[in-house]
Parts: sequence; C-alpha cells; structure tokens
Amino acid sequence: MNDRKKHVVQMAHQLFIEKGFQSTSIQDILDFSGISKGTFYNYFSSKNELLIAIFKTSYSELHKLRDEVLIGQDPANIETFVKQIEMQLTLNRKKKLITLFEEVMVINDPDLKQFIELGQIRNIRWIYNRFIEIFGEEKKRYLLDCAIMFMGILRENIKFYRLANDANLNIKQVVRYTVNRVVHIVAELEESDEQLIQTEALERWLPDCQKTDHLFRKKFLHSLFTLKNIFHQKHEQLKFTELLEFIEEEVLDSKNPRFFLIKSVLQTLKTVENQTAQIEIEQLEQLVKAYFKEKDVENPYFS
Amino acid sequence: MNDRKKHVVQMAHQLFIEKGFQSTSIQDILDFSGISKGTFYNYFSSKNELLIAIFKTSYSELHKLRDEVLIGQDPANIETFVKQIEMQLTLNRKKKLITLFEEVMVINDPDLKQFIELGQIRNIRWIYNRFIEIFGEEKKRYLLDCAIMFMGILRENIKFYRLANDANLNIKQVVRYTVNRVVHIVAELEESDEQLIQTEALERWLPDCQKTDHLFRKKFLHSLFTLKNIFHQKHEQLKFTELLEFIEEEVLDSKNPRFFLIKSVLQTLKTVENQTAQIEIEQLEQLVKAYFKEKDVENPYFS
DNA sequence: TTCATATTGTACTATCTGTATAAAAATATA
DNA sequence: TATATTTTTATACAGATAGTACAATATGAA
Repeated sequence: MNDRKKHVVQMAHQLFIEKGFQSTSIQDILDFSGISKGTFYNYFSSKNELLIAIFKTSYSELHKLRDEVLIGQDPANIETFVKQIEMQLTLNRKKKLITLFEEVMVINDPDLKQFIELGQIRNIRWIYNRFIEIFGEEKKRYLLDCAIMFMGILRENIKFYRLANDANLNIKQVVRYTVNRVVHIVAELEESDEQLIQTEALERWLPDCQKTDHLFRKKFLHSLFTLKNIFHQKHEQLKFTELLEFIEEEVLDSKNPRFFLIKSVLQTLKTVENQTAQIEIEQLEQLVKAYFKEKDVENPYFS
Repeated sequence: MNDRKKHVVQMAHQLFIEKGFQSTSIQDILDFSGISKGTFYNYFSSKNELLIAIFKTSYSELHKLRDEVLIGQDPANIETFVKQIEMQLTLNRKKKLITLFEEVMVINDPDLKQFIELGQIRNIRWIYNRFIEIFGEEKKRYLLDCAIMFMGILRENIKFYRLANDANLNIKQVVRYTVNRVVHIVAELEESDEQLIQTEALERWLPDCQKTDHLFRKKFLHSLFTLKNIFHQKHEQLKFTELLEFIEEEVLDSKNPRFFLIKSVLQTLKTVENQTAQIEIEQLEQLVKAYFKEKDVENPYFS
C-alpha cells in the first residue's frame, strides 16, 4: 500500500470515528483527504473495501501492541493478560473499532460480514490460547467456553459501567472484576465438568495457515525484539532495524510473503559483526524456514 | 393505532425480517402493504418511526408472553426463569429483533438509539428483579452485576454455539449451561463480596413510572388470567373477555391510560352473575386504583 | 523527449428519502 | 340526502448518495 493510499485510509478512519461510517459520504472523504473520485475508486473498489483496509491496519497495530506487552513478561502470569486486555480496550475505544464493527454487521455485504466475524473468532482464539498458558493445558477442555464467556461478560460490563459512571471510565476496574470472575468460573467448570462448545470447533472456524500460530508468533517477535535491542545498543539501527521491520511486515501482514526476499534480507543481516546477533539471526532463520515449510505443506499450491 | 396502520407495521416487519431494515425501501413497503406514499407519511413521520412502532408491538408481545409463562408457576423456581428466557430467545429469533436492534444502533438517529437502549436496560432490570425472586433479597447487592453478566454470557454463548452447530440450535442447552454458570457466580460473589455496578444506577437509568413495576404487573396479569378463565368456563367470554383485553391494553400499553374508561368498563364487568368473579373484579379494581394513585403522585400533572 | 501510468474533473445513471399538492374516495354531520 | 371534513391516492419533485465512464491532464521513469 503506497503512502497516498495509506493517507486516505487514515483520513477516512478519522472521519468515520467522528461521524460514523454511514454518515460519512465518499465526497466527505475526497474533500478531507484531497483526492479525486477517480483516484478513490482506483484505490478501493467500494466504500466497504476502504473500511476493510481500515480494519486491517487497525488489527495489525493491535496485534503488534499486544505482543509488545508480552515481551519480558511471564505469559502465565494473569497480570500480563490484564495489561493486554486493557491495552486492547483503550485502543478499541480510540479507534472506535467496536462501533464500526457493529455498523458493519448491518450492511448487507457478505464479504465485510465474514471479515469481521473472522476477526472476532481470531480474537476468541487468542484469548483461548492465553488462557491455556495461564490456567494450564490440563484445563483446555473448558477454556474455549471460558474465553467466549469472558468476552461476553467484559463487553456487557463495560457497557453498563459506562452508563453508570458516565464517560469517566476506569477500565482497569472493569477488567479486574471480569478477570476475577473468569478465574472462578474456570475453577467451577473443572468441578462441574460441563462443556458447551467443543474446542475442535476452533479449527473448523479457522483452518487457515499457521501465520497466526500462537507459538510461532511469540518466538518470532521475541527474536526480532532481541535483535532490535542489540542493534539499538550498537547504534547500527538505521540500516538493520529497517531490514528487521521489513521482515516483520512481510511475514505477519503480507498475504503471500515472498520467502526469497526474506531469505535474502536475512543473508544481509548476517553480515553484522556481532556474535550474539549472528546466533540470534541464525535462530530466526530456522524459525522462519520451519514456518514456511509447514505452511507449504498446508497450501501446496504456493510451494 | 388503527387496523390499517397495524397492517402496515406487520407487513413492514415481515419485509425487514426478510431483507433487513436498510435494504428495504419505503417503496417496497408501499407495494407490499398496498398503501400510497401519502398515507405512509401520514402514519409515520419517517422510516425510523415505523421501526419504533415495530419494536413497540414486539416488546408488548414479548412482555405478555413472558408474564404468561409465569402464571401458575413458582417465580422463585429457577426452572420458570429458564422457560421465560427460552421463550424470549425463540421470539427474538423469529422476529429478528436482535438483528434489527444492531441495525438501528448504527443509524445516526438519537431517538431510535435511546429507545433501543432503554429497552435493553429495562430487560436488565427485569432479569435483576427475577434474580431477586430466585436468589433472595439478601443477595440483591450482587444481582444487578449478575443480570448484566448473564446477558453478556448468554449472548456470546448463543453466537458461538450457533457457529459451532450451524443453525440446528438447541437453545435449551445454551440457556441451561448459562444459567448454571450464573448460579455459581452468585454464590462466588457472595463470598468474594465484589461489586461492579451500584444497584441504585438502575433507578437513575429508569426513573419512569411504576407502569412496569414488577409486582403490580404480576398481580394485575394474574387477576386478568383468573377472570378470563372464569368467563371461559361459563361461555360468556364473547363480551367479557373483550372488555378484559381492553383493560389490559389500556393499562399496560397506552401512554396515558384513560382511568375513567377503565373504571366504567370495570363497572360493566361487575354485572356478571358470578360470586367468585365479582370478588376478583373487586380486587382488580383496588389494584388498578392503587396503581393510578401512585402514578398520579409521581406525575401530578396528569391527575 | 516519449511513453506509460496515475490522477483529475465532470457528467451521468440509478437509487433512495422525504415533500408537496391536487384530485378522488371515504366518512362524518346536519 | 346533501354537504363538509378527513383520509387516501397518484404523481411530480427536490436533494443526497454510490458508483461508472471517460476524456483531459499531470507525473515520473526510460
């Protein structure tokens, strides 16, 4: 996506935050971002597609921040999870994502609808995986239900907490309360041994590639993080961190990551004169290689 | 509301169920219900107002059925509550109320938005009151939170249960599971003594008249129910049940119930030759009188 | 400079909500 | 029954909107 297109996405998002999706006309967007109608329809085939672009950039920002919270923290510590949720909520609010989501579910566009739904399922899966880390693999059976209920309780609590304490919202309190409830629900479910939704359902909903695979993502980002730190200390960041950021974007955000390019960039990175960095880069390469191999097995057409 | 207007509301609702609110044009409604544009705008000042009319009729049907479930059952028995929730869910689905609600929250009409929000708060209040009946007055402190969380869990469970078992939804199972969770949450909250939202908030949100007062509604409908039964046995229903239904509508659905009319109708009802019925009518009259008195104190301008 | 591509401006189609109004039909009133 | 009032119809119109079409223009690379 070129800079101009990005600019349009940004301006449109701002307008949507202020006036809502439906109430913002394409003409408004054209005026506000200073492009012509022709250009607009050259970039996006419709207003809905522009909205998808907005969601995609917001998602990737969200995921990035979410992973950053994890760095240097114990993922099994529930306090880390609390921080991640708080971050997610403030970002959601800032970008009015929830409002936009709701606005979308209404428009009779199956593409848009499916996109949002996938995003929500992915979010549930993320919580589910985090719960496994927090509560332990042995409680897996109940944790998908817990993730789903957690989302429900949280959403509803926020809604009415806002109503009760108009606007001056102390998110932390709501998250704390909600997390406390879920901790007890987990314990209670283990006793009563009830299950509503089979955990296998997740794989049916999201049969997609390992790209968002929890473990890979964690290792990958951790590796990038340590490398960035090394380069930062050595004041070599200018060139190398740029390359690292390219890899990050290509692997996580691109639909069809160009493996040959990533390989080449990694080769360039290896020229750094630093023992620890070289070892780390080697590990990163192994990780990425393994990831692409696995992905190719699943999608043989791309191999 | 005259019959023709009611017919339009019904036809429009049907169209909205099939095609959604936004995707149904006013012309569609005109064609489908066989009226002219002029008449439409004579009945409703806008498409949004028509939607409010649809919601109002659906609400009153919902409340009526909800109260009917209660008749002859123990309100403190949680199984009665389960039945009520099941009924509510099937009706919601049939009338696609949730979808329409969501569709509305998006349209930038403050009236519409407020109307829906009020409805949701009233629903929470109803659950809260039912929970008090079920779990006992002494747990009141936690029960508003529980009502809110119950709604959140239920909504999210339904959503993902539907996704997992596409379409062939066994609502009972979901309600059962959700109610079981809430029962434990109530017990757990009593131990941990945490509270998120003050129960006084409800009165701030809904300072409106006693019309929806839980206790009054219950007694009133029970009275009507027994009377209807008496008339039905005696085959005098034709005339008297019509009168009863008029009272029901005037008291529960009308914005400004005409007390003088209700009084007159009750006088007519008293002419029935049946000892038990007369006693019941007497009680009903006392009940309604007390209700209007209370209401007038709150709204002295109407007295 | 030349050529391909990106961008602009503008006119156009089609759809939609809501207004206006005169004529016709139904209903109330005397 | 005759007259007055209200309701309904039919139709034209105004003002927005999403998206299309296309010729003219600008930009940037070879």
